[in-house]
Amino acid sequence: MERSTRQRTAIAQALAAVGQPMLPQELLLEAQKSVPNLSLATVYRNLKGLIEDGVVDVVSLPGEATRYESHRHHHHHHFHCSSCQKVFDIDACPGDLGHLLPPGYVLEEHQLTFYGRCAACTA
Amino acid sequence: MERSTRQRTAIAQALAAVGQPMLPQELLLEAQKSVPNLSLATVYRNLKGLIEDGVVDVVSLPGEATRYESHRHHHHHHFHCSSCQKVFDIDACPGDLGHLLPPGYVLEEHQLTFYGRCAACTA
DNA sequence: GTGGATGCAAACTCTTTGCACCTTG
DNA sequence: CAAGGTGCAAAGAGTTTGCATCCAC
Repeated sequence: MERSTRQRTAIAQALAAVGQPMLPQELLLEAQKSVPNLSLATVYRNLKGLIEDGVVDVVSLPGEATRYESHRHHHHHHFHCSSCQKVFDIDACPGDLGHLLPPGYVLEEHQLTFYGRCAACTA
Repeated sequence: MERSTRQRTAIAQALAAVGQPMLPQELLLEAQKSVPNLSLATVYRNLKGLIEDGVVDVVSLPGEATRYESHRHHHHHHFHCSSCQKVFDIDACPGDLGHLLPPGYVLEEHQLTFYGRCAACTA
């Protein structure tokens, strides 16, 4: 399957260390602390592999560039801070939402995005 | 402010006629029925103006290219059909969601996206 | 008639891919 | 040592912008 390279390790560890959804560019900078001449193309290639292995999840929020985070076991949502622009995990969910749909629609999944100010920016 | 051109009219009418969120490319094809050599750049430029005027709303769903729809007066959400790939408006909302956030977070807005099969594709 | 709008093509951003070289197993 | 991974640069998709021309007011 996938070989264990310094690059792949650095990328997975950077994501795990930060513990928040990250942009490929941010991830590149973070991972370059261990592998200085890491390239952005390699970040993208490894992310793809890590996602297939279930180690990394894609976080795509409306109107935002795609971010990536270490895989979480629980269903969760995201909060986008309008001040610092960072994205935070929210481990809560309103639950069954199927009743909001018109008759005939079949609900398979849902995604909720919150916008506002994070705790750090509010303080 | 904004001049009333054949292009602008065609774009606004195409959007209103379809009554669903549309991709710029889809909108181009639809509006070209009235203005044959309409260009994609003009579609983008007019969308920007129509949005500023409050006539058109941006619909950006996670992992999807940005769509546009005629302005709706009510807060609403969107349903993305996994079969026909179209996007539908959902005029319902679970309501107050602030209690789902950790202490210190201030909620300003939220966006809910439903995924599944629309009524037409389920039938 | 004049300034804003249009069409075309080039520029930009984000992501992917081709290719020669390097590294893991 | 061979297969797969890497870095760099070029190629793609979606969107924006520069510029000469055109048209609404």
